[in-house]
Amino acid sequence: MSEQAVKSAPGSNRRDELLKIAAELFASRGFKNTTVRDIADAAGILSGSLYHHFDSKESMVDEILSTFQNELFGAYAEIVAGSADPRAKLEAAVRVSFEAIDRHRNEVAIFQNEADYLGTFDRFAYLSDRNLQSRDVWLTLLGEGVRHGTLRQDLDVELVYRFIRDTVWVAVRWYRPGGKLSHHDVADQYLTILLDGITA
Amino acid sequence: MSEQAVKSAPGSNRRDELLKIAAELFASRGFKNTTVRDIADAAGILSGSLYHHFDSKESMVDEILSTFQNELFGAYAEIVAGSADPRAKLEAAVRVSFEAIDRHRNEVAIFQNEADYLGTFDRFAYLSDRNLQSRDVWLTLLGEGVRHGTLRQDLDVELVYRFIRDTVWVAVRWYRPGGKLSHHDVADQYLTILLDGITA
DNA sequence: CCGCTGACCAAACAAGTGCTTGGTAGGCTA
DNA sequence: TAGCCTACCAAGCACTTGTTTGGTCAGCGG
Repeated sequence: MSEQAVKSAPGSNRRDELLKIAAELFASRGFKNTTVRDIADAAGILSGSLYHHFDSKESMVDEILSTFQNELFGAYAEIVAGSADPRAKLEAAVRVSFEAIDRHRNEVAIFQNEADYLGTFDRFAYLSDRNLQSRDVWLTLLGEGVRHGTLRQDLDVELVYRFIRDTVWVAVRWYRPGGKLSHHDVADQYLTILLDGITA
Repeated sequence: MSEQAVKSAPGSNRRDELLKIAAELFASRGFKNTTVRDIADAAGILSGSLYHHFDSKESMVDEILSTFQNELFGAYAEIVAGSADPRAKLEAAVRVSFEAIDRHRNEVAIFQNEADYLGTFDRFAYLSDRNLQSRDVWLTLLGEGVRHGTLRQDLDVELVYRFIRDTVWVAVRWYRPGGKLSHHDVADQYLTILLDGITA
């Protein structure tokens, strides 16, 4: 997040409510495609009133994304630092990701759809940083797996990283919490395919 | 595409040029996020002049997407109708998709990013139709594979379909024609992972 | 009851949006 | 040479955008 402040207290109830509403809209329509009037309408207030709580539309996404990212990367860091074997670590990282989709659908969706665009602004440079950091996490885990002999030696880890990253995160487009499949189910099925393939 | 007409001849050179420029911008910045002035600037003309060639900004995406979709689904239809064995058909479908990413990056990107939003308009209803049609293609191929004994019996084909679809198309975000890996290479590696997994 | 604060409204602003209008210039064809 | 067509310009219109400003009002601590 960036420097200057917030007008209401950070713990404020209404504020969080508004952020949640904004996140919902940003996720489903896109950031640029959501107007401050849309947000205000959904909240039952006038657009100008939003500026009592936030100093810009950008501040809203900023806060939404940075809060989520901090939580997620905390979880990754724990896994990497842990002492489990390479395969277990890889599984854990996948499970944590699907869990994030379950618990923070909107945030994940916004990040997926807008990171490229927002990343070009100074204010959102941390998004690109986080992307690189996430690449490090996956490459480390995959590298450990290959060196350890758990994973195939002929893998292009860079490519595998991209496949995993994409497949995992893009699931946010169809996964719905409370649906037929829990995020545990989805993670199980995905790991089965990823680790052993789909052939009989 | 929709009913009414085009002002220039369909084969017109300049027209195609402008569509190409528009596609590039729509793909990289998003449809809503690209202004007609952006397109005109990139083409070296004034924004109003675009309306000599097209009757709206929507018409431009419409033409870009529908042209691409028709080509792609022609290729799918050939594969499904073919007489190859299930595994070969599945491989062919994957390869055709990566080839599409190679040859029509912008179109694929636009479809990936805007289909949900555009699909809500009557004019773009065909996008949703195509989505269902593509689901049919993959489910058919996967079903044949399972029945034939080529693929594992315990697969949730609906889920596998989503994973394949997402992984394949989302590659448009990082794949660059002329890069280190050709679309053949990418397809090979992907099929290896998909069919046999990443474990040793 | 005073003053303060958080949450909001009403109205407007400049900048940007997609699109329209009337016109011009060059080239092709009859 | 006349008429037409393609490609464009110059200017502007109606509307939407994010944001600002000055003010209202209920509740609450002192």
